[in-house]
Amino acid sequence: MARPKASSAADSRQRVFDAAAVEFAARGYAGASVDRIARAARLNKAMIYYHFRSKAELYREILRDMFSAVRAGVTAVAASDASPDDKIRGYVDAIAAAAEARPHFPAIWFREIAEHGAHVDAATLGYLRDVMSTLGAILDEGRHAGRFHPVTPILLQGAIIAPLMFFFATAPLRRKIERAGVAGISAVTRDMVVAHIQQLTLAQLEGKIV
Amino acid sequence: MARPKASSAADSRQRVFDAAAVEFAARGYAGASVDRIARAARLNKAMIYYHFRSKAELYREILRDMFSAVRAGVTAVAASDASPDDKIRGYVDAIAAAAEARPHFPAIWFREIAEHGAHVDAATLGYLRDVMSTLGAILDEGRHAGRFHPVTPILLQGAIIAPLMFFFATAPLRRKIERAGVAGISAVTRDMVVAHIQQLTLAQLEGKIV
DNA sequence: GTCTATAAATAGATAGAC
DNA sequence: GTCTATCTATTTATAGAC
Repeated sequence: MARPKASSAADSRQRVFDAAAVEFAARGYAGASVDRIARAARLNKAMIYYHFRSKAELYREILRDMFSAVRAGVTAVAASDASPDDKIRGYVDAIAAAAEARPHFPAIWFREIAEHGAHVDAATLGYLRDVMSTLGAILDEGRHAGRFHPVTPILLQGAIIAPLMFFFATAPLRRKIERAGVAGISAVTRDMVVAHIQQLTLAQLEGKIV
Repeated sequence: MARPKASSAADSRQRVFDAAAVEFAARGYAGASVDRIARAARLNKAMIYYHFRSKAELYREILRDMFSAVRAGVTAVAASDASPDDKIRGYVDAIAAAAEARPHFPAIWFREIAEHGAHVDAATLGYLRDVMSTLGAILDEGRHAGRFHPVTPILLQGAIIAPLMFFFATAPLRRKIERAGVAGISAVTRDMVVAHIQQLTLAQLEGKIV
């Protein structure tokens, strides 16, 4: 199972991609340096322009990768034969899984929101649309099955995605705040947050609130 | 009530502050340009270094302003003689009010989270600590009054702050996604979101969930 | 595919005149 | 308080050798 020589090019491209994700997450699009990305990828700057057209295109590819992964996760959940309740649980879990598989995800997403989606191209926009309409489809299915009460989808979506991304993105800052004297703020686990969001979401859909 | 001449200096300092908030929100700390801030403030670059020690100190002052405002809002609510329920409602509303008074707030906050609070100094850290311990105090008061069930404070805090900041920060991106075919995503109002978060929070504290 | 060298613009910060 | 001019480092991107 010797690795073929041809994979070395693919490896260098992947090294650029990975190093760029770290750099964009840490410094933002405008603050990221192509020089630093090259150094981290153990390559020279010219190789970045060989593999990608520009800094912007490299960044857009990272965005597409992030949201195509989320889309793939949630559409798989929606297409399964699980109950509407379990699809809601799976929807939350799939978003968490996509974020966890990419440590740069929450930071880049937060920054991209801050600049109004300036680098969100048509493909990424399509993934975002699909993620949201997938939740809508699950809600419709649950309603028609007589299990879900009517809700405002966008409020529900916000109550899922926001605390989830917030949890992952704030992990380093929470450690800093904890050292400043707020006890227990870092003790929250991924499973606690996911379970909490799942319960809150289902409680709304079961009409336990309002 | 003629304005004294001395206020012109204060004005130029404020112009720098305001222009910097816009620039940092739009491009992030590393991406922000002192040149552009000066141009937007209708001043030259040297004036920025006259009023502030450095780009970093200018940025840190903006962070302090943001979180001292949040701290002031929530401590006023906690110190009032309202019921625990109303203090929870007021806590949510105070955070929303501080964010609304500063259009740059959500974007800068999201970016600062993304870089792990690298520019959060001791003063800002103190404000953050106070905001969180204020929620803890309201929860304690409600429990001792026999009105609130025990909850995990940090999960509750996340379920308040995250959707709130997310709502404000994503407004421009949501308009972009709406144009891509997701209807109604921009129709959500500030009052709907605040009311929703207030209800969700109180439902948890009243033990309606879990 | 990978490199060095370099172009052309812009960065943060300061000196010194007024 | 406000300005122009400038220093030094760094920026994105490309040309061209191998």
